[in-house]
Parts: sequence; C-alpha cells; structure tokens
Amino acid sequence: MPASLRSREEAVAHLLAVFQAHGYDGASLAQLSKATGLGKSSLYHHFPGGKADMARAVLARVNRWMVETAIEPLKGPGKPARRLARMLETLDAFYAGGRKCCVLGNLVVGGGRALVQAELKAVFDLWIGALADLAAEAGVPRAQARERAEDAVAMIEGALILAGGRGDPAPFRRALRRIPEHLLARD
Amino acid sequence: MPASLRSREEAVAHLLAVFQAHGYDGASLAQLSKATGLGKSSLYHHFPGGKADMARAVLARVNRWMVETAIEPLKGPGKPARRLARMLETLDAFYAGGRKCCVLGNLVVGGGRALVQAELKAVFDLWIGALADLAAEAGVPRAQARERAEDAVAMIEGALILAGGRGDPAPFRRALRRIPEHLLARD
DNA sequence: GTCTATAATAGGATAGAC
DNA sequence: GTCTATCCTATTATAGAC
Repeated sequence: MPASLRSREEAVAHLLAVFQAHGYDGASLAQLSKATGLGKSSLYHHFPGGKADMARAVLARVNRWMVETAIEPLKGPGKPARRLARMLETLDAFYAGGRKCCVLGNLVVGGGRALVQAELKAVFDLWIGALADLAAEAGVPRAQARERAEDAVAMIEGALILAGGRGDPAPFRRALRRIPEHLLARD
Repeated sequence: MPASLRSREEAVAHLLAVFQAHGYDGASLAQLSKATGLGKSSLYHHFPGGKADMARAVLARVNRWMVETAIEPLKGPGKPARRLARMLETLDAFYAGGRKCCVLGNLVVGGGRALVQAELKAVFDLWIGALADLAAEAGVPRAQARERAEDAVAMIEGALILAGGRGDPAPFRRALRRIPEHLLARD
C-alpha cells in the first residue's frame, strides 16, 4: 500500500474520532486539523469539499468497516449463534464497551443529517437485513426475523444513548448479552 | 399567569423546536431569533447567558414535561397496564409517531453535552425508576423490573434513532406496542 | 422589553510560497 | 503535500436608543 493511502486512512481515523465526539456542527476545522496533525490547507488538499467531504469520508469508512467486520461475518460458515457472538464482540470493542458515543447517531444531528441520510439508511438496512437473514437461518419465521432484527439494532443504538446519557456503560453490555436470545429464540 | 411568563413559555417552545431539529451546535442565534419572533437583544434579555441559557431552559421544560406527563401518571390510580398505556400514548403524540427527532438525543451532542449531562442523567434515572416501580407493582421481581425498565427506555430511544435514520416511523410505533408485554410480563 | 447598529471573534475556505 | 498568511462570512454577544 502506498504511503499516501496509508496516511489518508490514518487521517480519516482521526477525523472519525472528532466527529464521533463532537458531531458534525460541533467539529471545527481547527479541531480536525489538530487531530490529524495536518494544517487546514493540507486537509483541503485531501478533502477538496471541506468539512462535508471529511464527514462523507468518515461515513464511507464506517460503512466499509460495518460491512467487513460486522455484516460479512454474519454470513460466514459456522453456527448462527457463534457468528452473531463474533459480531457482538466486534461491536463491543468498537464502542469500547459502551464508553464511546454512537458515531452514526452523532453524525446525523444538525448539518450532518442532509449529508448522510441516504448512506445512513443504507447501513441500517444492510445491518438489519443481515441480522434478519441470520435469524431466519436459525429457524425464525421471516416476518418475525425482520422485526427481531430491527429490535436488535434499536436496542444497540438505544443502549448506546442510555449509556452515554447516564455515563454508565452497563446498559450497553447488557444489551449485547440479551440480543442472542431475543434474535434467535424459536419461542 | 402574567403575560410575561406566558410569552416566555411560548418562546421556550419555539426554542425547543429549533434545538430538536438542529442540535445545540447547529442552532444559530439567527434561527432562534426568527423562530421566537424576538430580536437577538430580546433573547439576551430573557436568557442573559445566551445560547447555553436557552438550551438549559429548553431542557428544564423537557424535564418538567417528562415528569408531569410521562412519569407522574405512572404513579396514579388504576391498573398498571392502563397507566403504562397512557404514558406510551403521550410519548407517541410528543414524538409525532416517530417522525420527530429525540430532543434529548439531539441536544446532548457536541457542545450541548457538557451543559446537560447532569440533568440528562436525572431524567433517565427518574424515568427508569418510575417504570421499574410500575413493573414491580405488577408483580415483576425487583432486579428484573429494573433491567426491563432500562430495556424499555433503551428501546424507545433506539427506535427513535432508527426511525430518524431510515426516515420510517414504523420502528418507533412498534417499539411502543411491544413495551407493555416486555415490561409487565410475569414470564 | 424590544429594537437597530455594531463590535469582536471564530469558522470555513483559499492563495501562493516552498 | 504541507505550510503561513489571509479573506470572507456567519456567529455570538453587547451598546444604547426608544
């Protein structure tokens, strides 16, 4: 991999951290510049569209990460319960056990929403679809599998909100523990 | 009630709408001025601390509303299931069936977080406590009642995120429908 | 209490040297 | 590709008349 690509990846990782913590409107170029170690002009060299481009790059990275590490593994070989468990472990690590904010939730507030609405919907649909497929494979009727998948995603997002709002990561970890039975139980 | 108090209440209602739609950092004084129909100087007359004061006033209003219309009714007379149903109807109306953003979620992003962290935790704790009391009254063991109450709040918040993210209010309404059985079932 | 006018600053974005 | 210096605008906030 060329050094330029690698450094861009690193820059996007830093941008992600700023947007995750401060949201779209709350992230200033000064913060983004400091976090990446690049001057403003250098940022504009890599992201000609300015802050909007940076947010899109961050969202693209989240999408890719989500597909590669959370959604694709759901389709791999092995027992459904085991595949689900691996996805939940990945999520747990990404959100530091509930101590980090929900990237998507924070990016979607204010000026960020218009920029990312379509891509955000795509991630949610992909995620829900993959979970529903898994539940169906485990023997849950189709319609019920879809509803349970939506519930699972909602529980994860809601638990992140609750964890952030109360400063206590416990609800998030508990939500992750409860999801397997909710999603895969055959009644 | 004096006219001044009434007009302040009205102003706060308009401020709420702006913060709910744009978040703390995304809401500008120009927008807040236009929404209330007051000039900037008039806003500073009512809220000397500027935008931060306005956000706190909005949060105080949300807190009061939450206690009066969602939490107190949970303690009233009547069957627990019926009281819960009334609270859920109130929430449904407030969030327009899932078509409006979560006020708390949007206010807490970016610069708003530091302002409201303590009050946000208080609302969540009040809400969860009231729901847990209700479940306990309905015969659910204490520890389980508490967990189910946290799950219920997380489901509501998560469903609002999902509804906003996908532009489809269905998950929110379905979450409201599912909560009674989740919270009150005796197994 | 509300307004007009204005300050003071921070924010996003660009120019041009190296 | 990165930097320094700069521009322009929007934003927060204040002064002072009415």
